[in-house]
Amino acid sequence: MAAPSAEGAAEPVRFARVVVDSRLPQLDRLFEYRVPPSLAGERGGVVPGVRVRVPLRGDRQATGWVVEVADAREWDGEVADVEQVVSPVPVLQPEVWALARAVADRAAGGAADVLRVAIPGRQARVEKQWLAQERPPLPPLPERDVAEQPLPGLVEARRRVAVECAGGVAQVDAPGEPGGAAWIGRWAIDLASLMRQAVERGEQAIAVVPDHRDQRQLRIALTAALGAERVVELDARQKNPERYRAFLRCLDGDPVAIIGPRSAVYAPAARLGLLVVWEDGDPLLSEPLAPWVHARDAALVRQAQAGSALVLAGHSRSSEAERLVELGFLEHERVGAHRVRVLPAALADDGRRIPASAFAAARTAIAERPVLVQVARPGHAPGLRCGDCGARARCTTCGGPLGQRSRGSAPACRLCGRLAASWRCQSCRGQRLVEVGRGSVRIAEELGRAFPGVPVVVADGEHERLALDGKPRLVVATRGAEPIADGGYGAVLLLDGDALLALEGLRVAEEAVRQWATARALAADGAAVVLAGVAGTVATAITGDTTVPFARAELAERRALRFPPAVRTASVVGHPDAVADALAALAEVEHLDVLGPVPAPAGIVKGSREGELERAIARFPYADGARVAGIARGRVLAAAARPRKPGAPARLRIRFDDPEPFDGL
DNA sequence: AGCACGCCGACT
DNA sequence: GTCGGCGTGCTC
Repeated sequence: MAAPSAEGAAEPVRFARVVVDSRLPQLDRLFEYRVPPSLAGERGGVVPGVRVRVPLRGDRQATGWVVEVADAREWDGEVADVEQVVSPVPVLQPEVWALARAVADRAAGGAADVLRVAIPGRQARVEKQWLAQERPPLPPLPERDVAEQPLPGLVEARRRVAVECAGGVAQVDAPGEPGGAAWIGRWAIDLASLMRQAVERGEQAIAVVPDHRDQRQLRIALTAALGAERVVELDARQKNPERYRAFLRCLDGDPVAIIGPRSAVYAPAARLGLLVVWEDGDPLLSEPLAPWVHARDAALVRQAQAGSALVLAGHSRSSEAERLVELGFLEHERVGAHRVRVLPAALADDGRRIPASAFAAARTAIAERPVLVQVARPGHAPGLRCGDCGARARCTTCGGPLGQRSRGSAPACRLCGRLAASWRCQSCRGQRLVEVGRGSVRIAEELGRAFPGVPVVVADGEHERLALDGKPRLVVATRGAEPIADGGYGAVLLLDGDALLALEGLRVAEEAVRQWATARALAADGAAVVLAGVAGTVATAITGDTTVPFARAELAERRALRFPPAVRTASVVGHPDAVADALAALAEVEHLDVLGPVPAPAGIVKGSREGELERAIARFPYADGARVAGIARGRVLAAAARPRKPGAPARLRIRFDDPEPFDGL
């Protein structure tokens, strides 16, 4: 104990509760430390939210975040001192802590794992700048365009809605863009208008987008609607200093619009008025890091905690959003109007991929406008097979499928990129390869011959094009890589429908509809959209003007099969005895059933060998989520305490709502 | 994860 | 007698 000060009254000792930045489930709780007098000040001292170094048993040190500071101690064991305040900035805001804790609990994971996604790494220089800067008052909001505004009063009434956005593109002023203006999707303008509602009330709005292409459009729309000073981008593609600068900008607490990738759902916003998830069906919103929480689920937890308005929006309705509508948790809304003519077309049965009606639509449109052709795969020939025995040609190194990037180029592995110059068939030793399917490059070549004199542009993962002018040209794009054309496309051809739907997987039809709706949205008003080789409810989702009946039918089917999102799932992976132990513990949940266990494929957990691990899928009602997560956490903890060989995979891993096992169904 | 504590076999 | 094997438990 420190000696009493000169005044005779000792400073009261305070205690900090700290969440330690560790992946270990055993350490996923608050640890209590004494605040030494040297770190007791409000400025630069131990206050809630700051990053600290704390001692752990032995002479180990850990970093962590101060969650709270209290006058009395709760822990009656030995208490160590906080070692150091790493940074005086309170980067862990109370509402983000509450969110991380709740999200981790729901997923049977660690709060620190969530915080690692939520809080970017510290950048001392950026931080110094931020601490030193004076913040001038925000300029007034730009005049509101009084033209029709979607969903007035949404934020004030704290509504929760599933919004189906009609397509179409529009031009907005964009000082940073070439020509001072840009064409973007109308969805972005509508969402910017909704976010402005929150900012006008002095609150923050957060929008989560799947990728940087959508983020660019929303940034442009928000900058026009709010002014650049009120738009904060938490872009994963930014360098760390920029990310940290944007993060600190959120901490200012100003009424701003915050946009970013899936991690933006955790952005600090103490007065959150509106939370938006754009294209909530996009697989990119699924977090690949433990505890694998989908941005939509994190948004639902956050909305409940913050009491904000909530918008799940897209050009198509996801089955998850539809479930929430049918439950009465979300209201259905449709925003915008987009008039296109959608023409279903049968595939020509001579094997030619491009139906005559698609050619006709393209020929009519190409005189004045660009034409978009959406294809399933990049390259020349997406697949190759043996010309003698018909076996699929595979990479000799990794077993991946061989393909051809351009006409006459050497076959190469589509997974590892290795060239297979002197390929021989593994089964019959044949040397002749034949092409399977047509990729973007080959379709572009064929269209180029069919439309002599018309420029052809390929847009795919390798050739990225964000935007194009409105001159006539053919744009061949893979799904998700479609550029925005100034004024919209004169025609949109959706060519590989049959190939897409031939894939196996629970979400295949839903994902195809989403990708077609996204491409359709890029058409100019009045344009023709040709959907080739697709029939039934999937086709009606695109030929009709709403995808909701399709989503409803999807959900009904999943209910009948007891598949997600009608139920929640937990995939249990690990050593057979650990899996058996976890399943035995879960068996006490009444409405829970189990698929498996079956031997898990190699590499299911990093470094695992074929057959070494098992996997089972537990299915249970949403109402049992908390109970199942609690049991799961207990089993993970018990498994973590068992010793294992160094470098060996974790004995037990439980992942909630994992889409992967259903990909092949 | 690491690291201490603790209770049984081969050694000076 | 005691050095050390690593199974078990804990980290404020």
